[in-house]
Amino acid sequence: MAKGDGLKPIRDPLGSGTGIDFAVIELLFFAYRDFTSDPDKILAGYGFGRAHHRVVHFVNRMPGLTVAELLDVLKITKQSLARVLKQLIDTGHIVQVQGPRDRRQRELYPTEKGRALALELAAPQSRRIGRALAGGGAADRTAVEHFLKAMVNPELRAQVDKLPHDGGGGEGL
Amino acid sequence: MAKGDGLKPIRDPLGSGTGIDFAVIELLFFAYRDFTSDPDKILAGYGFGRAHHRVVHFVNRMPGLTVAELLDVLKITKQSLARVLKQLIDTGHIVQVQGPRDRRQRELYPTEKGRALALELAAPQSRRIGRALAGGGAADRTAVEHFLKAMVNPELRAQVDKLPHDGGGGEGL
DNA sequence: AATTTATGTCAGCCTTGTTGACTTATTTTC
DNA sequence: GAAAATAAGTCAACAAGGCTGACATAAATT
Repeated sequence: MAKGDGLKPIRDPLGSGTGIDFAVIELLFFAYRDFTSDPDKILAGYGFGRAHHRVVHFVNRMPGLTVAELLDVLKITKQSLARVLKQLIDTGHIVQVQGPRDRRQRELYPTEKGRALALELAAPQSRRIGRALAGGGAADRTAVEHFLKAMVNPELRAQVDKLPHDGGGGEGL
Repeated sequence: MAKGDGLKPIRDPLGSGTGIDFAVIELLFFAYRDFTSDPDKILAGYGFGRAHHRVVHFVNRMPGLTVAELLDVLKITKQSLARVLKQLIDTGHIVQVQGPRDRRQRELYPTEKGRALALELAAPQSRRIGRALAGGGAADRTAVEHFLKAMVNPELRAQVDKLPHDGGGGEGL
């Protein structure tokens, strides 16, 4: 060792001339980190983690979805889901109902407590988004939504579209 | 238990009337998940994880930064950093140089191997971003950048600005 | 000379993901 | 109606990547 080893320190910053969009890569990293920090603080108070957040969120947005459907949305294994789901059921945030047509299935629904938690977690995230979009016009919001959707793998965009579209709302009139 | 318990399943989807921006909340979740899936696959081939990616990335973007500065960017503990940093040094991706003025400090630099890895990991992410921005004009790109930057905690925006600004590049002319 | 600072290291813990194997209840298929 | 497939639950073991606390070393500062 120690001949023409490629172990010499490179001193110029990576960037120029590569044609790579480092600006947006880094903005996504920092933006997402701070975006998730809001609910993380709240969750810690309940003894929950980010995994609980995702389950509570999607059960509230798609009430009655089955365990298999939830696994498909989250892209995790059922053993991984089982742990956090059990806690959320034990703490009364989520209830299971036997599927009406197929009794092997368990439909997942939020309780009032679970709905309240979902709202509490979403509120600061929505406020952050609201501030970030403030000042821009409708075209800016459209551009951001279009960009984020286009970042999702094409096969998975169907899932995004399956979620409720928030007809009535806050900003309308 | 089992009186007026709040354990009744709630059957209507959370959304309308709350004034909460669920659309963008969910788009950020899905977009970021797929955004990180590209490098994750490559990293697995090296026996590395997402933590290694972040270290390699920032050492390449800010060559010569000290361990303390890196900890500040990543917002993790030094024990947490130590593990992945040691591996990256042992595999010849990063080298440490004793600080010139303060010899307690260790300046971190990428090797040629480390630079190549950073590029390999950034390439698919940049391609994904390029596709997501394609079709839109310069105003759309500006809107997206402004949005993402505004999502970052104000105290931390200084760090974002410290990174190289990619003067010459791919898309210019 | 004493203290503070930058870094490294040891040990143990937690969360959240993984794989593999196996059980039970129910539905579907032949 | 028996056999096979499916939905869900569970046990065990493991890994990555965070965390805290404690302590060691070298170098700079006071």
